[in-house]
Formats: sequence, structure tokens, C-alpha cells
Amino acid sequence: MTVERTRRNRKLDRPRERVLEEAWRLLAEKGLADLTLAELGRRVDTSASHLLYYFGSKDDLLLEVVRWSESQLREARAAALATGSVQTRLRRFCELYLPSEPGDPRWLLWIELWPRALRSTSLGEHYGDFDAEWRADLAALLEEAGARDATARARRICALLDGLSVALVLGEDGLTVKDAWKHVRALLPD
Amino acid sequence: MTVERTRRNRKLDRPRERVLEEAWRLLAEKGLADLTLAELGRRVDTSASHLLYYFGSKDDLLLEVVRWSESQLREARAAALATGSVQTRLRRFCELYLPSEPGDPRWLLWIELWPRALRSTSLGEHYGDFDAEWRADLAALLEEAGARDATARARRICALLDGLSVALVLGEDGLTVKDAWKHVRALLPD
DNA sequence: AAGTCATTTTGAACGTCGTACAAAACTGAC
DNA sequence: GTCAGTTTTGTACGACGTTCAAAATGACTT
Repeated sequence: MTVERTRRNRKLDRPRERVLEEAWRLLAEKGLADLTLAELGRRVDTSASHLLYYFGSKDDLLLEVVRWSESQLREARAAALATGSVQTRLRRFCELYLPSEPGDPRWLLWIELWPRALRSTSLGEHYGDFDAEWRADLAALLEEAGARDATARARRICALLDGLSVALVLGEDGLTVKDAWKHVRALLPD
Repeated sequence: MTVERTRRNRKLDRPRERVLEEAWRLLAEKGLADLTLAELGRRVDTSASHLLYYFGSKDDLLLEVVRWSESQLREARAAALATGSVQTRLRRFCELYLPSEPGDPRWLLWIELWPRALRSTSLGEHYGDFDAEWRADLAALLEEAGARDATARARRICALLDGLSVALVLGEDGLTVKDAWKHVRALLPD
């Protein structure tokens, strides 16, 4: 009933995705500094006020961007883990998890969200699930590889990946994606 | 010559430390949200403008707080690593590194600094040294424990500690300091 | 065709933050 | 007591997220 009525008069055909995509692109092109509601609104040809009307707050908008990108990654992960030896699939998993370069939008987002979660208390409740997904997939992989304590080990490896990722996006000296992969491999079975 | 002349007329006897300590306390009591120049100024009985005059910018002020707290920790670390078996000293190292509780000021600071570093480019140059200190101390410990590749392993363990610490300060479900220590121990030589 | 009504969209205003700047207060030296 | 340089303050600015009331829009009724 209201489903049809509430979605009238929209300026954009698929406003949600349009905005989220553009936020992602903006993040990739200009970084965190330029990810403002005004700039984002300009890019999708609306006002900042409208973005607020639509998403409620910037916190919620950012959370939606994460949700959207994580659902993309969920698919990519499923595809990457569908074929190949356990070893290769583990490598693919890490490649998906780690930032592809300093300034990787995914990690920019997380780093922006963490202090926000510490201020708001409403943010922190939802995003914990995303980590859990990654960990579950990794645990399954590890189990398949014949590792004991797959769950705990998955937690451990993901924490390591987090630490390495932060160092990588921040561009800490003397650490490359290649190094990171070597560190992770040291924690993998056999 | 100018050393005496430039340090006249100070309202506070040791204004620097006074401010840094109060920032730390404010952080511990109220968290990131209330760590504003106005509030901090109120606490040390000055104006926000004066804090800027003194520290240059909020970024720089935060960096000074980190510098100050890291120098405290440097001493604490030296004391903690002076006596005891290698095993105990490794444990003490981790206890110092990891957040003591959700809302640990040290980690609040880092989480606040990371997005700032991503925006400013001038911040990121200096704070990389702090990690390096921790890693050097840990590497020495590992070497003493007879581990091969002490440097690489130290990097790995510190990255793990980073990941675990972030999860801990953010209060992620199902992770305690005790768990964290267990994860780290899995990476230690024995 | 005109009118209604809920929804969408906008523009202006607000509060807060970090910051810039000029004026004022202070202090030691002459 | 005046002067010069430092310290301290108050005020103002711009940017940001946010709020709010008003306007625009388009589907439905008559």
C-alpha cells in the first residue's frame, strides 16, 4: 500500500545506489577531507539537506555506504572462494581484505567510522556484523585446510589483517602489500 | 639568550604539561566527543585561542599529547622489561600495549589521529616513529627469546596487537583482554 | 481540469567547532 | 615611567552537520 505511495516523485531513478556509488567515488578520488554532505550533494545534483532527509544523518549515510560496499565485497568474496586450492583461496581472501593501495576507500571509511562510533554509541551496534561475516568465511576456509580452532584462528588472522591494513592505508614506511601477505601466511596452517 | 626572554609572563608554571595532562584526563573521563579546545581551555583556565597560540593547531596539540603519553609509556616499558623471565616480560609488553579497557585514552587518541592524518598529510610524518619504538623493544625481546627474524616477527605481533586493540576499544562483542593475550601468545616463541 | 494531499526538495538559519586576527594586558629592561 | 616584546583574550570567520518551515511535485479524486 504505502510502498508505492512513499516512493513517488523521486528525482533520481535509484537515488540510494546513486548516492552511495558517488560517495565511494568521491572517497576514492578526493579522500576523506572532501567527503562532505555539500560536496556529495553537488555531485548527485541535490542539496545536503536532502541527503539528510534521505539518510537521517551523516553517520547513517556512511554506515549505508559501508553496508553497500560490504555487500559488493560479499559477492566478490563468494566468487573468489568458489574455485581453486585452499591455499589460493586463502590468498584471494587476504587480497580482498587488505587495502589495494594507500587511500583505499573501504579502509578510509572504517578509519572515519571508528571515531564516530566512539562518539555516537548508536553506530557501533551495527557494524560489528561485517567483521563477523569475514571471520566466518575465513573460519570455514581454515577448517577446510584442516586447522584446529578455526574460529579463534580466524579471529586472530582478521585482527592481524586489520593492523596491517591500517598501517598500509596510512602509508607507514617500510610496509607493502607484499610484506603484509607474508605476515599473514605465517599465521596460516602448514 | 631568547630562552629566558621568550618564557616570560606565563600564567601557568608548567603550562605544557598541565595542558597535556588535562587533555589526557578529559579524554579518560568524557571521551573523544568532549575533547574540544573550548572545553580543554576551560579546564586549564584559558581560552581556546591561547591553546592555539601555544600549540599551533588542534592536530599539533593532539600530537603533543601522544608524544607526552608515549614518553610516559617509554619509561613504564623500560621498568616493565627490566626484570623477569623473557616470557613474563613479553606478557608485560602486551599488557602495556593493549588497551586496559574500552575507552582507553591512548587508543582513543590514535583512533582520533588516524583520520586526521589522512586529511592533513603533515601529521603522518611524525607519529610513525612511535610504532617503531615499540617494535624495536619487542624485537629485542624476541631476539633474546631466540626467535629468528625478530624484526619481521615484531612487526607482525605489533600489527596483531593493533588489530586486537582497535576491536577492544570499540568494544567488539566476544573479545576480552584475556582473549587478546591468548592470540598474541600464539605468535610468540616458546 | 482543477483541487487535495502526502511526499519530496529546497533554501535559509542555527549551533558548534577549529581557526585567524587585532586589540589588550602583562612584565622585565631601560 | 616609558617602552618593547610576549602573552592572553575577545571577536569574527568559514565550514560543517543539522533543523525547520516553506515550496515544488505528482498521483489520486471529483
